[in-house]
Amino acid sequence: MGRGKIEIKRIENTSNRQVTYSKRRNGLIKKAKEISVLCDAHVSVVIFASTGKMHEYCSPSTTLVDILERYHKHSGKKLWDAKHENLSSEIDRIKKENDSMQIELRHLRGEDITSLHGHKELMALEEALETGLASIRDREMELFKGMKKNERMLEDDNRRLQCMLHQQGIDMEGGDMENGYHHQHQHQHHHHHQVREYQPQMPFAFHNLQIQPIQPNLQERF
Amino acid sequence: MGRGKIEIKRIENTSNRQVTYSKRRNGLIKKAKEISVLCDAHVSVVIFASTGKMHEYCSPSTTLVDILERYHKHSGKKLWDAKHENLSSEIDRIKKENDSMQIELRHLRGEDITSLHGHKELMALEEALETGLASIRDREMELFKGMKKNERMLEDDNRRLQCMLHQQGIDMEGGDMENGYHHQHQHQHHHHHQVREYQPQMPFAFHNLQIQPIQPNLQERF
DNA sequence: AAAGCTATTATTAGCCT
DNA sequence: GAGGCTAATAATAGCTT
Repeated sequence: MGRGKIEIKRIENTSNRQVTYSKRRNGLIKKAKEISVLCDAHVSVVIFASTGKMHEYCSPSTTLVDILERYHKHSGKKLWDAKHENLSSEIDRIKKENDSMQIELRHLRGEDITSLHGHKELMALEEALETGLASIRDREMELFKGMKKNERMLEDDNRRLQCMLHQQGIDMEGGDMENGYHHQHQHQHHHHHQVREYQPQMPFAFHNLQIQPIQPNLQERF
Repeated sequence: MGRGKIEIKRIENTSNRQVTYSKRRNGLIKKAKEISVLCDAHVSVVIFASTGKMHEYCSPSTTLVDILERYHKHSGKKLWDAKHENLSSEIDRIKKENDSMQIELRHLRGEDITSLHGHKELMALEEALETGLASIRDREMELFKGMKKNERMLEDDNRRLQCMLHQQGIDMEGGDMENGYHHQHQHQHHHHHQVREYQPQMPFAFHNLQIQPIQPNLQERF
């Protein structure tokens, strides 16, 4: 496609070779651009001249790194060293772990369970949930007991202190004790000199315990 | 350079695009071969079609890895470290996700909850578990109903068939009906000619429902 | 969908500046 | 050597099979 036909073999004349290199390199990169635009292709072209000079083209909307990554996945050829392989495989491993945890979480939340048909699976889930629930309630109870205990200790202290004050004939008029921990329940801004009547309140969602329905004998339902 | 001139922009017609892709890809690779032969150049071309299929060309007497190494030396761009960093940060991200799921799972299982002091946290957990439990039990019930229904249909069929046999004065002595689905419960290897008395059994861990303790008014416990 | 045809456009070899 | 010109070859768009 020039003034004369040429054979495809090394051009021996150096300057001719360089000129041809330059022209054809531009042509090649132009073609690469065109195919990437026309056909939505991702193209990477890297050329080294015999002089050592480098030129590259990479289609827009991607990078050489991306292309190489895809190349790696596609061909299985190792373009990078063992470190990268390790990292990649660790990512895969963790992603799998992630997925299975996701599924387990969803099951524990009662989501995506219409696909479960195995009795054993459902029973195991049920048991796991009950165990968890029992632990949570134990913990709530524990905290509640702790609070009760603390409250009683404060009550006692309060009573003792009031007693001591009375014995010394000193009155607390104007004194302000609103900053104590034990005041945070049912604080109603009425100053009073008597020992408070503590009415402990349920701190947690224990109400659920009472309305938990008891299922009747299932056999009678069918 | 065809029957008509075309604009260099995405070809919307899918099959045209694919045909053009295939033709131009061959053209591009041919050009790459030619320049590598004519000018002693080292060329690498990697193309991904929009369909994801990959093609590559690498001039003989070199490899993609060589080219990338030379690319690295030449451009100073660290294809490699950048890739490394990307992988590392992705691993970090996924690991974090992993950890939080792990914690959530352990909490749902009632593990590691002695560190939980917030009432709201515990209440939310309790509620999540109850919701999950309710879903699981719904699902179990659904499956159980399905089984019961199936069982009753088989019972009816069985009864009808026995009836028909009796009307025709044919007896089933020696006949073996042990392969039916509805025989899998309480099969005790006694051949009998009467319609069986079905005693459906609970397939799941529904027993838990009955022994679910009802917590008395908590206030009375302290 | 893939292969072949060909009119038409695109690329470029050799030359010139 | 870099850039432009143009005759000549090469690539390919639209078509048929």
